[in-house]
Amino acid sequence: MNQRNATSLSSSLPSAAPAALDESALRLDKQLCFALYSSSLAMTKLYKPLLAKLGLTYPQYLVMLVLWEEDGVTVSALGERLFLDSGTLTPLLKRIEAQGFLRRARSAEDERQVIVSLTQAGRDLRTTAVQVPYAVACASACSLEQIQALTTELHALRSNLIAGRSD
Amino acid sequence: MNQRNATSLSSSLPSAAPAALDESALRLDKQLCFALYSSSLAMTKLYKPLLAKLGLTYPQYLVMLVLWEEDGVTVSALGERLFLDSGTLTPLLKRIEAQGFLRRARSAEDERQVIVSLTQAGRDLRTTAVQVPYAVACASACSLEQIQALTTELHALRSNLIAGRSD
DNA sequence: CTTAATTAAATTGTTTGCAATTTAATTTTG
DNA sequence: CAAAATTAAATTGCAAACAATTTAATTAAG
Repeated sequence: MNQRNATSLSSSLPSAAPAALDESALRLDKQLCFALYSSSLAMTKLYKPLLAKLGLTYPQYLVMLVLWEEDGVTVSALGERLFLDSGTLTPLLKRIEAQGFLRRARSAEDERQVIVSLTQAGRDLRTTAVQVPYAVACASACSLEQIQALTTELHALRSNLIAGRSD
Repeated sequence: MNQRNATSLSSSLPSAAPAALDESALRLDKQLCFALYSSSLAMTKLYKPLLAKLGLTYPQYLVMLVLWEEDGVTVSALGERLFLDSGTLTPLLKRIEAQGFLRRARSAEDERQVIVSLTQAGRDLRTTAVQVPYAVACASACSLEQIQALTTELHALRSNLIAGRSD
């Protein structure tokens, strides 16, 4: 019943205080960044055993998702789609290539570019992978509507965050 | 009370199998996982220059957030709070210690435990850090209400994802 | 045309995450 | 009490992310 401890006091302060001066602004559970970070890690852990059956890690799966949509893309195009750079993608692609799901080849028209293409094994893998999103949806205990709504919100946030950097 | 909390995110399961057979289920822009992953990375990039001024990386900042709330915690307690294990935390904490913001010391009562405590420099850093959340909120171009709502939704999702793993 | 600027990947080096194992301390059991 | 089980960190090894640099190819400028 004692209301005079620090926590109760700070959380019951008048909302007139500017956000920048709010003592509670640094509380972990208030941070959107941490909510994102910890949710993303939790999601990756949920995917891990499912993707292990396909022989893929989570970032490798993302690469395959792009290739199943659009085969024969450059490393840059892949990077624009996934918001990753060649420093991340080059070794990642080499590992997927070693797994046998894709091929990397210099473009004939422009030797600077590397074209990433699916192998037959890579195309075949899609059939198995189609079950993954369903399994994850079940495990996350969310309706498809909720998943879609949150996904849309996050796309908007991501746009704002990327715009906020260059401004 | 139910093991899975009664939030808006955990109410219903996907209705039936059709989702698994939907050809569009694998489209990158439909994936909640990728929305989370890419948003989280974008958020980290936004924080990076701000935290660099404090001499911290983003995960190091998260550790400091916990310590500013509760000083003198074990590595395990830190891990429960951040959803990270000792394999991640031990080297991370050593780097923050090298920066001079915290100390690591074996507990006298239980020599297995390591107690992590703030130094004076670590406590002082909080004053500067208080401005960070405000700067990020501005850059993300979201209202505080939107940020709070999304944070709450993500906490619920995270709970579901973690529960979904062990089930 | 040929030198300079630009572009695309790859490389290098640092910091995460995390599974699996190891080490050391504490508890539990027999 | 002593061996076994458990627990807490640390260690090891691998796979991302990413900044910064390098290499090689293409394009632009003089």
